[in-house]
Amino acid sequence: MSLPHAILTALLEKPSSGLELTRRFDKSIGYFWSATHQQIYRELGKLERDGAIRALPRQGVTRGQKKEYEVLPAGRDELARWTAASQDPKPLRDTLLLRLRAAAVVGTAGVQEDLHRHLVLHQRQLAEYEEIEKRDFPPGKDAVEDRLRHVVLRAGIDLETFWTQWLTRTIEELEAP
Amino acid sequence: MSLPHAILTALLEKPSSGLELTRRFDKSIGYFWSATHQQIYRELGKLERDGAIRALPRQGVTRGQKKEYEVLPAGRDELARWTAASQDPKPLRDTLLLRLRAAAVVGTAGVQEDLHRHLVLHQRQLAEYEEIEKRDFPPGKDAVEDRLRHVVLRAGIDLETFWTQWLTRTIEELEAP
DNA sequence: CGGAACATGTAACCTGTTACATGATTTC
DNA sequence: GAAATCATGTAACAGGTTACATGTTCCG
Repeated sequence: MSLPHAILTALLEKPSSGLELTRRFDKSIGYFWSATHQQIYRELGKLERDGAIRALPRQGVTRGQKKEYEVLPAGRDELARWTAASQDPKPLRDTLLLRLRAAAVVGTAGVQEDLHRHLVLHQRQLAEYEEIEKRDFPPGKDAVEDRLRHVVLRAGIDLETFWTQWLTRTIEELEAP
Repeated sequence: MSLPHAILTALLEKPSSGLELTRRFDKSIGYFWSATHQQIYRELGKLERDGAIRALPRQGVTRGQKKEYEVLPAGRDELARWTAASQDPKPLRDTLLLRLRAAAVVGTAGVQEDLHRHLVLHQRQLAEYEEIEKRDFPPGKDAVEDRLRHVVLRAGIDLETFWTQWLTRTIEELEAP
């Protein structure tokens, strides 16, 4: 039950069409809540039926024509309610860790190469986040909204840092005699 | 497509019944791949139909009677194949981060209390993992299988460490003047 | 014998993924 | 006018969640 809220947040930040949202879910919002265009169109339909958002008046056909949405008061209220409600952290689910555990019973063939590959991917993501931090959060910006967006980015940076460190250490550990 | 492989791993570590598996998915394996008993029974049925596992002979009724499963060669082969195959890391999906981003548009009401609550939960989980490390991985155990299981536990410890640090810092940051 | 704990399952639903379909606009 | 790109969708399926159903064993 979070995709609708991710969409409401994105639309409040800036009214958009389905495709524009899809693009934004490949960056920004997508860094901590990813979604494909199929999911987004389906959810936009539901949100519109429920009166949480509305399409900006733009007479004409449905197919092939850009359709911009904006959030209605009911949608904003629902987002505020959801944001304030307490939620438990979700238990971890990670295939790489599962594969290492499986490797303890069926052998490490293939896993080690993938550790290297993941290390590179996480290093790249880390570099990208650090670039964004430098660009969007220069020292001195400290309105509450900026601080909130900054701590979220910080979580991304710290997580990628964790992965690169853990992977480096794990690769050494498994290659040791 | 990972639940069957999690179950195969668990069954190779030790043949078990559905309920025993459910219990083990609340600890151990469940620390990085959780599953409910409904999922487990459904998946056991599929794995048995596919010839990956079999129920140990135990004549009698089906309902209410314990049914132990063991992995067949086909199941072990499939697990080895899956473990060796390269897989991309899944993009992050975290509701707490999404809520903070939403809070930048609808206000921080309610979120701050939840940050405190999550901090306590992550501290508890961290303590539990450290307890397990002390108990199960005393210095000197270094067969490959032990090393593999140890690095997985290490990932859990490092992740919980990340969360506690990030939450502490974030709480300070948001409570600052 | 009645209730708690053990044990296995079914059904309905929601979310996410994959593959495909279709129309509109721009560009060469 | 053909191809690329923009833009919105449909359908089928896979996986996860929630609620419920049912039988067995143990213990007081």
